[in-house]
Amino acid sequence: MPHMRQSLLFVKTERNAPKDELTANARLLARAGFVDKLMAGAYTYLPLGLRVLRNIEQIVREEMDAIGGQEVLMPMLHPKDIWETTGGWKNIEVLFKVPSRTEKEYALGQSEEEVVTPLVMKRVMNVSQLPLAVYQIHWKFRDELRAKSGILRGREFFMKDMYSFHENQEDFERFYEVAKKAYLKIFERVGLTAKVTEASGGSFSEKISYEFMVLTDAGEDDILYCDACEFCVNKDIAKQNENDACPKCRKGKLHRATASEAGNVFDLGQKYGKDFDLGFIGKDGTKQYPVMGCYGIGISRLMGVIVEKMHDEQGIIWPECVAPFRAHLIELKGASAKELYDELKAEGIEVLYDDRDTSAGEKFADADLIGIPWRLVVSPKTEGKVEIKRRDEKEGKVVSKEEMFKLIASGAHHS
RNA sequence: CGGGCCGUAGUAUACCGGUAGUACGCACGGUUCGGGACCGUGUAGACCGGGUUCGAUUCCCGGCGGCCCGACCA
Repeated sequence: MPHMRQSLLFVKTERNAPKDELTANARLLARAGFVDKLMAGAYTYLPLGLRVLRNIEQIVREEMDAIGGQEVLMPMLHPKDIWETTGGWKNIEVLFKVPSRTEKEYALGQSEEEVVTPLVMKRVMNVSQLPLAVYQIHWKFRDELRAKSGILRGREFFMKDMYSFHENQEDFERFYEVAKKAYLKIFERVGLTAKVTEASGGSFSEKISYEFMVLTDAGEDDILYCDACEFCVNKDIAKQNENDACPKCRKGKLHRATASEAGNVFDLGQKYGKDFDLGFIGKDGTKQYPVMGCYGIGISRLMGVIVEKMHDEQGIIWPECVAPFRAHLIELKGASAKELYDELKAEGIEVLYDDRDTSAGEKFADADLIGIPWRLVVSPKTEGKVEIKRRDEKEGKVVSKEEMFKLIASGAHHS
């Protein structure tokens, strides 16, 4: 579906935001018809929303492939015993446990170390097969006591999780840096600035992990960051306070901010190989356990964070690379945009064609709400030309079709 | 899980211990036609259970659900 007639689009916009919802992502995504809430923390992604989700997913996929990740798709439904092997069945409170009509119990995946470790290490016989990084893009389940803030914290959410396997700590450290760079590139591509933040490694690890924090009041983490260097630390583990001197560069001052954790990377050490007693034959001929890393990015959360960061009073302002369509073609009474629609389709431009029989004001208001980057208007006034306007600009201009195609194409490359 | 606020057409809201009103939406007709146009007609509603009462959507209790704060978030 690279193009769509708006009169046929499933789910129309709403003039009113849902009552109670305070966060921009919850209000705007629902009003504009990108998502529908089934219950707190579980959403349907409607045609427009799914297109955005898929776009983000594809950017993440490209960057994971670029650093050698191999995509797989693992089950969401897990047997109990693998979670008992690692202690998670007892220790991880957010783990959803599902009773069967048989005596058995199952878990819903909240992370996939328990699946991926046996999956990979059953097949890795010796050191020559390492390093190896596999990832998936799939749903995760967490039994949150309080799902909140629209799609920012769900009980079910869409996530990319990658796991890397290494012969030793040094090789892991090397890849860890490669992965961090890839992460920064992903956030940059979707138009966000993420701060690499030192944080707790979780209940199974003494080591610190790194969280990729995007500053937004809708987030739920407090961080301290230096105004002179890259230093950034989660308030949970910070030894410093607001306004203290930076412990790293000693020049800057620490500032406090609220942020949303859009991604994280963990040093898992040898825990999982040891728990499952799955190793490989090392260079010295003895059995060794792999050093593992885990790398997550919440794709659905990222979509919410983008809305939090990029909207105005009128609606969402999607970055070009994740927008549901590149162009929003609006036809006003007395003119037909059908011909231009066909030309846009022929050029392979993803376009939403507002062919509805409704007022200009309503079409403009909906275009602002939905937030597609380029707005094209065809009316009796444009007389064979097209009015073109970017979502983030106030005034458009009337140009020839040729010029219009050039403008749209130029936008396509700068992401 | 503790605390607060709240559950009324599809959405957002109003009033009320005794006929549930409005706006938008939706359907039909007419007039409009570059920033959510207008007129008319129509459509559609009290979360669930119990209690008080002649009578409960309204008051009380319990449940369920939603939002927010906190705790939690390998």
